[in-house]
Amino acid sequence: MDTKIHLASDAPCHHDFKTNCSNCRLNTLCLPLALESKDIDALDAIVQRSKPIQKNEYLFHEGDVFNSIYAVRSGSIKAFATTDDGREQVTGFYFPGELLGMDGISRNIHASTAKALETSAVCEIPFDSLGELSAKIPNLQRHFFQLMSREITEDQQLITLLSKNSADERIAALLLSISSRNARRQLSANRFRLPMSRVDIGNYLGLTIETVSRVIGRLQKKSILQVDNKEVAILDFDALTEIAHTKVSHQEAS
Amino acid sequence: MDTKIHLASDAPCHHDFKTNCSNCRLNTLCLPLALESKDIDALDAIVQRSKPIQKNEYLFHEGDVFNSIYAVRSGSIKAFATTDDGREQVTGFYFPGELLGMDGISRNIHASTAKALETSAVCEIPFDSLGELSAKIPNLQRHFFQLMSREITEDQQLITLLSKNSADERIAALLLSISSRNARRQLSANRFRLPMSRVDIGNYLGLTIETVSRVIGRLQKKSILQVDNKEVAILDFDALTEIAHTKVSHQEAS
DNA sequence: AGCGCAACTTGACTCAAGTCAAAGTAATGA
DNA sequence: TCATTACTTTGACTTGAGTCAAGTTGCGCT
Repeated sequence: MDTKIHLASDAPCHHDFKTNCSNCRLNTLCLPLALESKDIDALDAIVQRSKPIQKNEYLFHEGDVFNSIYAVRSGSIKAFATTDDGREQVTGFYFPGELLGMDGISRNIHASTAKALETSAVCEIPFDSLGELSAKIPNLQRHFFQLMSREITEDQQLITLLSKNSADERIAALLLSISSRNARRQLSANRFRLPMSRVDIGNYLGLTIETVSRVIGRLQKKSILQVDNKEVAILDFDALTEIAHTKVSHQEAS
Repeated sequence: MDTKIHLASDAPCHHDFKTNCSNCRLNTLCLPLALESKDIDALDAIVQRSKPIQKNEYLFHEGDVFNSIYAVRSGSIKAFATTDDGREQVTGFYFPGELLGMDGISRNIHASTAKALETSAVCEIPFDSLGELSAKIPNLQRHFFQLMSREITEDQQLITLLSKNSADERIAALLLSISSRNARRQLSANRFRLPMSRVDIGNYLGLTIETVSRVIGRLQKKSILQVDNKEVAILDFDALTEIAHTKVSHQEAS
């Protein structure tokens, strides 16, 4: 099997020289999930690992020709779309083991812009190659369909959050989402650093930064959170979960 | 050229007995798009056409085992998800030529419930068969990836709408969306019947029925719309488009 | 036909979140 | 190190959409 990895050696990841899907510690979260060893090697052969991108650098821009999807290896990425009138809507935050760029498939043009929230490393997966490989490896095809479907269900959960929940509930839900994604990667579910600004949080959740700030203040006063700028500690997980699910009287579908 | 059009076919479609993908008048919108004739026949062989479902009947329920996706042939379907606390969120309205159920792929369980808004006919497409066929027909695989990706971008547009737009803008955007989907099917872009109730519209757009009603009233007073219960006439298309895109000062992503 | 329920409209009032304004803090770089 | 800028917090005030409460209209059903 080809183990020649094209690694951009100008970057500081000298400890990383043998990176491939087989030994990547994210391979239970990412595309290789459920693949056999030889199939992982085949996938590995089409994955391109480029040099890390710095904070505020772009992975791709809305309108760019779509060639690849990307898997986050380290760091974090935000994706946002620009509306007709020039405003931006943050559509997602992506952490290690998560895939982004799938919204570009439909028109062969990226539908959103991806920007690094901190220094990050990504794997680039050329979409044509992935399609060809999927046709040969049924598990890969199925898994990729599942990942796209998961993006759909997650977007629908965000739709519900925006449509039905108060500011407090939205913030609580976002914090819990980040917490559980940390846990998936064996990191602390209770203490973490938010890689995104208050502006990004507000934009993602459909709130102003003032409201974000006030809600966080409120949750601190209730001793549910302890927040020091971007460092968050969840002191009362149950209370936060409770808030995220609080009923609101609203219209139901008929 | 096939000129047989099935009109107002809410009755058992006896005239429809030879329906298949090749002669379906929706085949330029639906899955067969971009397939060669012999590939359409292969697709046709796995598609199941069942009897029409009546208004308020269900196509599938949230939590059901996922086996198939569905293409709307006539009528209209709404999809909705139930939140932890029992409320519902309408996640989409589906018209002829559109595919639904793709949110069930990720966990092999339907993530939403699909209910007929009126008497409707659907094609059921077993997902395992579609996967196998996709592996053999590259164009079909690619097209199905594109349809899933389109669902993602459409959900992201709804996210933006809910996050950034006023009640008037949301209603205008929904009406324009329905209008353009009508036009795609060679129906009038200016006069149509809304198949869904005000409750459904409000639920979908994150508004109460009272607000929906008031906005529609306002648009009528401005002579942009003429609405008689579910019958809508768009009198001033440009003004409606203008409203749908109105700027609102809000936070932008950094 | 007309009863009865469900869907829709309209008005008066309330409130959660937005806007505007002013400090206070952290980060960056010369 | 300080200066400049960007980000965050807090307070006072406003407002768009929700809530509550009647009505009105439409439609299915004996």
